[in-house]
Amino acid sequence: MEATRWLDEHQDRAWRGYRRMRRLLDLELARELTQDASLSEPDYDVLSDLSETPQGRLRLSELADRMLWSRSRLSHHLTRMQQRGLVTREECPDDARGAMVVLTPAGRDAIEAAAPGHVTAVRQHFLDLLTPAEVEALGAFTHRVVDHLAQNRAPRPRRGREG
Amino acid sequence: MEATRWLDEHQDRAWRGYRRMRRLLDLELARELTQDASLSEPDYDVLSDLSETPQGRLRLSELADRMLWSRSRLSHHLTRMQQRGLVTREECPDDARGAMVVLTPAGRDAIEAAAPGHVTAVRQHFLDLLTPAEVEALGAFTHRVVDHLAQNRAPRPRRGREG
DNA sequence: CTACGGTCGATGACATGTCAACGAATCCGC
DNA sequence: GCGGATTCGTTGACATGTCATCGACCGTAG
Repeated sequence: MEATRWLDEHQDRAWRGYRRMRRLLDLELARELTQDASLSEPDYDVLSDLSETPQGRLRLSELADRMLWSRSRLSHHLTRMQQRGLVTREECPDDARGAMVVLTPAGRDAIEAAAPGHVTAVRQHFLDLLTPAEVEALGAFTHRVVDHLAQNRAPRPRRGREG
Repeated sequence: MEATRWLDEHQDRAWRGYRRMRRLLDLELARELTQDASLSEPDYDVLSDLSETPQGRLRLSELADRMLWSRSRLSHHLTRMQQRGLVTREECPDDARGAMVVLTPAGRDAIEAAAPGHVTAVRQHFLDLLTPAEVEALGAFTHRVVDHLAQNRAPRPRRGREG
């Protein structure tokens, strides 16, 4: 039973700041998105990921993996977005089990209308408040942490790995 | 209609890294908390804030403000935690409208049992992966962003401000 | 081909968070 | 003290996310 190493003054300040910033930033970005574009953050993320693909379409499981969502969550959310006319489902030609999510024209309009304001808000409330060195540091350590966390997670070996 | 200033390469990398790190870190921390202590992150936060007060008790609205939660959310959540025996409600002596949230012995046991593992996880998956300079930078810019965002938010002037 | 284990996406039950509305109590100018 | 505006916490309806399970389909060994 090792003695717990608590956070020192600097770490504690960083950790509390991080959590508080997250919460406030989420609230503000969500508020502006809802008000200006009638989209939630999850809506925006779905549309954004779809719009970054050449065809505006993705396999459902592929989108779920990119977003780090469960398939169930994505399926439910798409049902709601479909009812609002932002996306549709199509059959998957390769795999009869599968489904494709497709951006509708209305969906593309929505993300194109929302994006400028959202990016501006991200700048205004976050990135533009950081020095270039801080932005660089943020990019560096977040990717380092992501790589570390990704290792612990569901490897997807089609074939056996070590051994 | 100004032309939108999109994110440059560095900002884009930082912003994507930030969002991905958040998601992965949340998943991992929540997973460990649930497994090791049968607590959700919101549970932990409530217990943590309460345990940091001298009496283990807080006015409900005070706790909601600290956590940046709506009163409604807190009230619902406390009802659930109360059913599990982690907290209780008491009448507020000063204000007959109000209520106090009080940590029960079981609640204190729960947070004290959960804290070492949680702090260790925060170190292991996050803070210990940062250099001291990065921790310092994180503390600096998060607090800067928080201050900025706090200005836009619900000022609580008992008396009129400008004008 | 057939059987079997795994993947895919959907679904229903349930947990959690949001929003608007409410009754009770307080504040405050009169 | 009176009375209207405001604050407090709760509540119910609804939106969203999680979890276990399902039928359909795929890949492959036999």
